[in-house]
Amino acid sequence: MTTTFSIGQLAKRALVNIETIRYYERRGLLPVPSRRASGYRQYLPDAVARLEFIRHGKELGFTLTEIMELLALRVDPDTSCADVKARADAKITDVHDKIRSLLRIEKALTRLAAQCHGQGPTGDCPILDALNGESLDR
Amino acid sequence: MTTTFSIGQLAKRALVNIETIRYYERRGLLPVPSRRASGYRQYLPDAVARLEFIRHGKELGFTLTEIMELLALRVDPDTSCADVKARADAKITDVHDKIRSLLRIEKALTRLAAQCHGQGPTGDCPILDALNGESLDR
DNA sequence: ATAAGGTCTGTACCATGGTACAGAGTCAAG
DNA sequence: CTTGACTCTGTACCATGGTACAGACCTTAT
Repeated sequence: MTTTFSIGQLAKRALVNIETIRYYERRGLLPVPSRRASGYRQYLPDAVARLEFIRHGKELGFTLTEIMELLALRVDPDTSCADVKARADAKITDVHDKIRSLLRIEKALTRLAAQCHGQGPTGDCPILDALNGESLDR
Repeated sequence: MTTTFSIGQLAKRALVNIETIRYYERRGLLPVPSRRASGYRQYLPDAVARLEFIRHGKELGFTLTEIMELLALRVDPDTSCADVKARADAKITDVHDKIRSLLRIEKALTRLAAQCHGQGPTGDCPILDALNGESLDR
């Protein structure tokens, strides 16, 4: 006798919202589960692992679509580890670019904030001046 | 005689989409312009500066809502430069947190990619193993 | 005068990752 | 057997920052 879970039990175990589970099913991230006679979804224990895979993927910055692709790669016998690595490398580039962009923003903001003494009326504010000005690079 | 612009001319000068201008107006980022007898919007040259202010704000990572607040601060005689600085400082914290989070992701991804030789079937992939595994910290 | 192109309003739609119902049916404990 | 908790489907909604129509009206150049 194999243990099965209702959607609520699965939600508790995987620490996600019930609605999220149904949403993932619609999105194709979770396989369509079997049903009881009543129509209730019936999950096997591996559904917990699947949800954890998804959570880990999100923690690494993958979108749900990308996670779905990773799941597909995992199953397809014609794909190799190299395919997975390629996705990871692409994501590293993504993340790197985002970091660089945010660092630029941080730098510009820090420079502006340093110029501002935080006194006087808004008419003299160097931050607002900068927003009005020509360009923020330099 | 003051020069006025149609919405299309303004869009060209400020390098934004016409629809975006109307969207900003709906959002309250642009003042409601005067109209010609026909109902056509009529803009004064300072509308270009306003759109540039918005663009600069976006470049600094402010949301449209935050930009709207900055615009309001600029006008309100009771606010001081300190209020503006406080917004900037809060945004710096925001950006900083995002960077740290992305750096964590980058680190984890890089570590996984380094473990992967990029050879063999997906069954042996350390990246997929990690996604299946307990936790990604470490 | 006419045709091409600009503008109007209102509404719907895009991606992203969900959340929140309503109204009906089901399950389990007492 | 009843009652409360659970689940079902379908649809609408949230934020974010726009984009894309349709169908009507206006302007401008020839």
